Amino acid sequence: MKRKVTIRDVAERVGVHHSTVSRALSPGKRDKISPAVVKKVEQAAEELGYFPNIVASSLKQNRSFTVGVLIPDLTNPLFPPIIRGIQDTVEAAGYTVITANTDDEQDKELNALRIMRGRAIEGMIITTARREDRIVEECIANDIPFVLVNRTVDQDGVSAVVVDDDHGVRSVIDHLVGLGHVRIAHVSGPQHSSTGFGRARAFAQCMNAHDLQGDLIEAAEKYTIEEGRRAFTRLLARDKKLTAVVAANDLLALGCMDAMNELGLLVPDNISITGYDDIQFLDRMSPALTTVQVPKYEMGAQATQKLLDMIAGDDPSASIVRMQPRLIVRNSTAAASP
Amino acid sequence: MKRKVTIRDVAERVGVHHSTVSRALSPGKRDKISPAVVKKVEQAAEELGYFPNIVASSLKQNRSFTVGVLIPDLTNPLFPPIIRGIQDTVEAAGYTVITANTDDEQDKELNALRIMRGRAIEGMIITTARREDRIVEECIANDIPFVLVNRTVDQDGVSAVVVDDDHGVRSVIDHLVGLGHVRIAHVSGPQHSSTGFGRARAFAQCMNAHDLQGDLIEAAEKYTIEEGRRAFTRLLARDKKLTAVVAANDLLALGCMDAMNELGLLVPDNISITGYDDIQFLDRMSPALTTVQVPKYEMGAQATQKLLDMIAGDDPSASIVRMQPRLIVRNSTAAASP
DNA sequence: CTGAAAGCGCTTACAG
DNA sequence: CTGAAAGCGCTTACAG
Repeated sequence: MKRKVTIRDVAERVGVHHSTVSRALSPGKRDKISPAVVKKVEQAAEELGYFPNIVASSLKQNRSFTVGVLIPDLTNPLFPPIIRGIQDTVEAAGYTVITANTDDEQDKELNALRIMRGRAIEGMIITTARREDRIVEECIANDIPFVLVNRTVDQDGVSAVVVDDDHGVRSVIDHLVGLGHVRIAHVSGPQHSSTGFGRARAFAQCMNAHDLQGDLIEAAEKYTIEEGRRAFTRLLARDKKLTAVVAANDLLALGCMDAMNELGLLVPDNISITGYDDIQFLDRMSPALTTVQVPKYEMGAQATQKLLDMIAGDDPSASIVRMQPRLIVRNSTAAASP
Repeated sequence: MKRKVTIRDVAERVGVHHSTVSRALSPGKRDKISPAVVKKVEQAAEELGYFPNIVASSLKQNRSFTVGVLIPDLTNPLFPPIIRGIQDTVEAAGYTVITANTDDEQDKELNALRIMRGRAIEGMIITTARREDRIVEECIANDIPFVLVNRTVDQDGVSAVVVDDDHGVRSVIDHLVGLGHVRIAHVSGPQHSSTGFGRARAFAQCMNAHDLQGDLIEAAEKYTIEEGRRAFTRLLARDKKLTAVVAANDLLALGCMDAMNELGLLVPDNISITGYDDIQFLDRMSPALTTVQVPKYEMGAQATQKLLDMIAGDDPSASIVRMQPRLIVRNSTAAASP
């Protein structure tokens, strides 16, 4: 690569000291420099194609302007919109992000954290939390600011942006009950995740509130289509007369539909299925999946803003934000077959 | 955060000069230091919880172990698998990646490149190339190693991993011709992109090879569903009797299907539609889209390996790799209606 | 094999 | 308002 243009080159061209150039180019210090000089410096910088070496700046300021992001897997369609929300917010603040795919494996998470710490990340956005989470502990132990997204931990005193699952699950069950369903089952997510656990609990409570039996629940081991298929099969083995299944996320719901397909059952004619998250293109599927829309981009954006505030020291208090989800009725749900 | 442990702290503890610590901890320089000292240094480093400040190291070495990635938009389902291929490969080599979403806007691309250069990226993976591309020029002008993915530029002497579109388009047309289609149209991608241009050219050539008319082409302005819808409408205005449309990517194909829906036309009964790329979940859509599968993950992985080789100086020669795509027949294509 | 010094490109307290 | 100096935490030619 060619030799980079530095602040000294600009200084030489204008005929000032390089510290003056630094100040003239720094939005916060610019007002200490005469407008005429600022002007000349900006022009010279432009002409020479100068841009700052953030590495040097980071070293001096002991800040990296970098945040780390942990996700399970980019190719899980839940995450791209979240990441986009994170990236857009972070960039607007002059930061960049490093993301790692951990496949929900703890050693990959630990390894990623190590690498990120070596890069002096100023904070972490974590979408991979279990209810008891090693990474969260490490961050706390090392005073690394972090915000949890989507999934949270059981312990309190942490900051997180999650979905109001009581509300989300209730909207689904109310919808199904309104359609005359009584034997409603639940394919829950992994119980070590707050979403798996919380949605299952909300399911049971809400069914009880309707005076319906709320214990027809099978937990999937992972949030995958295949695990959804499996859990559905177990459910059907327990109750052949169920008429609706509430899945804890869309991938699990897709797995339920696959299982039904294999058995020659029709959605929603024989059994209604609902999802959760509203991943892309669900509206184009056959049948289009009724689901609970969660504000993915906004969750990423809001968590990031919170993290940036924490880093800036503006908002050191921990807080849990619960985003409101919204039921989207499509055609995987219909009146209960008599 | 706590004050960081530096190389000087380790040096003090062991009673050696900090440069000795630096060497003892560097895999490449370790053999110049007596094993006893290396041992003591490692132990002290461990005890103090030392880990290197990569920022300082980057500044000094003018290397960052970071590569930059330019994509249009993470939420476009074509990209997550490509990125995953890039990240997995890069991480295996001890590098990290910074990605930027540029929304196919040149100023965002330029800005992202500036930021990345400020972070001293050692190379770039570019998925956003136009046939004449400013970013590519900048990289060349500044001796930044780069590899193009999916889209390439007209000029040669660059490295790229792309799809063999002649093969891909031919497989689609052969399939349609085999089904008895004669009036086949093409919704091409933007002509400033190599995929838009190349697939349109392949379409025309291949139609001619079949002695069919190959000029029923409308170019979409962007690779979006909405632009696909628009282009389809223009096509239908030109020829009401067309029986099949080859779209230059899946999103455009989805747009074609939307347009047909609005007009009360059926896929594939009235018109067959094909896509390109094979993004996720196409097989679950209604109708399931016949498309050309491209090896997304592998393209990302292979391009990254090439880039790493270039950075290491192992493989300075430019090369174009053409990946073989594969036709996936689903049910958006059927025999031509008579 | 090890030390002392210089320097990567910035930022910022200290003078003036 | 501007300059001169020091230093962020490393790495590495140069000595010895």
